Amino acid sequence: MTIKEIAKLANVSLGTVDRVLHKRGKVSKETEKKVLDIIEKGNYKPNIYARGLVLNRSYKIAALVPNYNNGEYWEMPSKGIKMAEKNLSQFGINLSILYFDQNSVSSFTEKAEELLKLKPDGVILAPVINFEAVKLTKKLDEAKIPFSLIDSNIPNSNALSFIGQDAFQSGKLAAKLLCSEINSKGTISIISIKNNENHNKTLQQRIEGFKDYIYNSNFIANITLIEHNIHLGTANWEENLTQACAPTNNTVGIFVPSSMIHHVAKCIESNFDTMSTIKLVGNDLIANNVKYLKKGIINYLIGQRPENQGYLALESFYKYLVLEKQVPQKKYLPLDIITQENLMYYNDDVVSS
Amino acid sequence: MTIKEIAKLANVSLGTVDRVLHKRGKVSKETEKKVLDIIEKGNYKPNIYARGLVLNRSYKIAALVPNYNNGEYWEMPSKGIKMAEKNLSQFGINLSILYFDQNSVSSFTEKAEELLKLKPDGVILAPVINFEAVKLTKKLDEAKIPFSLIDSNIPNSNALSFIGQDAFQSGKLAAKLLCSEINSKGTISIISIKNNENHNKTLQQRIEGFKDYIYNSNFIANITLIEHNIHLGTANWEENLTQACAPTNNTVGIFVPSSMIHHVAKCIESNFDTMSTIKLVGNDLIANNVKYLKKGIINYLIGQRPENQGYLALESFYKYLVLEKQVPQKKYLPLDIITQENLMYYNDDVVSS
DNA sequence: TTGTAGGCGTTATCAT
DNA sequence: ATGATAACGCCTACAA
Repeated sequence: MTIKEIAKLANVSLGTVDRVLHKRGKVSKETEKKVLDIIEKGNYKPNIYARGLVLNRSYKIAALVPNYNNGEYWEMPSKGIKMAEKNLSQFGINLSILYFDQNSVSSFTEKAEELLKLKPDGVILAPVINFEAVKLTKKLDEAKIPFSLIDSNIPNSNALSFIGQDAFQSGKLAAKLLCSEINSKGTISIISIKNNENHNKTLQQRIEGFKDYIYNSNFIANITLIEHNIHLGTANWEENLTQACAPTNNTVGIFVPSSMIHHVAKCIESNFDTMSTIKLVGNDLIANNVKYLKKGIINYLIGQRPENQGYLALESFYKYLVLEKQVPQKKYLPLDIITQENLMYYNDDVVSS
Repeated sequence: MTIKEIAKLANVSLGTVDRVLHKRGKVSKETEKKVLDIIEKGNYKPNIYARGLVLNRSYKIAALVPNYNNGEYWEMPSKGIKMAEKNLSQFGINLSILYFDQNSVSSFTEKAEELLKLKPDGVILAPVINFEAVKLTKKLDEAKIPFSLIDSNIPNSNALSFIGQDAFQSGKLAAKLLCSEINSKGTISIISIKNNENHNKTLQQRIEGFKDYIYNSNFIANITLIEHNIHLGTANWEENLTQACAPTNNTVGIFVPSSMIHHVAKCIESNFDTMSTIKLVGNDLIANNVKYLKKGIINYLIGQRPENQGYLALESFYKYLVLEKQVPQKKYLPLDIITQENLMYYNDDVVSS
């Protein structure tokens, strides 16, 4: 069913049908009703090709995400965003990615300024520097630019959508997996490894989830929990890490709530004679972690599909702006449990390659 | 960059550019080269809206999959296929689903006939009745109708794409998970529960993978493996199942290579005093299995994203026929490890809802 | 071998 | 309040 057909059936012109469809007024009640009836009965759906052709709209989406070196976590969301752009550019979605330095607030504010100057039609934001991100969302609200959040959420923001993970639950899952590997009494060490001083809500929530599981399980009778903080690059951080890996001589497990568990794995590898029985659970399928998972030093990794997060974020703008569909306001991606035996099919698990 | 622009730059007409683009010949080498150069440099991409509008093609895709009752495995691939149709119908993809009875060869051949009469532009096939499916693929080849396979593969067929799982690896993973839960010597029972007599290659491969893991691990010293076959609905099948659940009085684990592990779980629940310590690992996130996973009677389920399989199968035809892109010839979906702690975010894990 | 014109369905503008 | 018409970019048929 086309507009032409509707017009013929209603004995009116294309223009009139168009005015009805787009509620532009200047149509008598009478004819409006007649046209609407026909549209209803005929189950009219606009031809998106014709629509796309004549409107010839294109949308500028700007993404503001942390920069990265090869193999680091933030490479993956970026990869997903770029892949989505490859598929969606022909539908009028144009992307600019801006990278900021997680360790530098000024870098963030600079890039945020730059982003606003672009006057984008939509923004993808990774609010890892929480306080500054909040300021940006306020400005975006004022400018009426819709934005999506990835990785972590800003509660009570009016983001178009949030795409990320449930960090608390991720921690619980980590605890469950670690406990399933441990058969004896001993100490579990929670090591937060970070490369900056920012307060990281995700890490905190994972740790809380981890403890929640332990304290509410039977394991707590046999387990002592110890927490450590390591700042990469500070003086003696490597010695401190080695200390943290085996704080007691009956350390049975280590949990690292960031993507940095490969540092622990490396440490264990170099002290293999004394540390080989320690079980390791961490997060994220980055190359360095995968290496130690394959070697059997890391027992489980928990994945949160970061590429998908990026992909879905851009795709949701396509759906919202181009297809004018509704998009889910909140999307938690599954927490994938990765081990040697199922690793191979996650490594190339990207949406619609 | 448009065809018009190319034509102007090359000092030729639209028609000539078009002939070059579509290799219709009747263009002098000279002008062809000139035009191709400009296309190359300008990175010309056809406007898909204009293209879609003028071609106004629509494609009929027919899917031939097993029928199902609510909550059964085959509901999920169908769900995925239907969801894809919802998103893709406006792009000219039309779907007909035909359902056959897995227990009836004649039902399959009938529906296969019906399918061929539809003269579809593409076929999605679940080759669970392997021998008959092969015959159908031959006919499709003759009719030059491209087909995609889901769930299980037909090696050496020239399917457009296969979308499914690595069943052998799935079995290995099941063994790994089961062993991680078991801390003492004992018997592991592999119970094949089926509702038909068909030879099921997937089950067989899962069992082989399972054994492969056990026999090549340290566990084999402590584990005795026993295999059972249960046919639902045959005389005494429930007693037989109860027998199979605890073939010895030190049964420590059970693996069910089909989606039927809920029958075992139910059996264990009714004999909880004697069987509560038995660990269970099975396949597929169907409602009945999920119920027992939540109760803690099933320890792990392995998922293979059946909705995704269906979704991707239809989407691959969209990409192939509408967008004229290449599609991957083989796609193994990840083997998801599901436990109480990460279940919630898998239950609504469907692509692009 | 090359060029031209008409039309796909929708939108928006201009004339009535 | 309504109708006619041009334009979007591409494809095809036909004319030169």
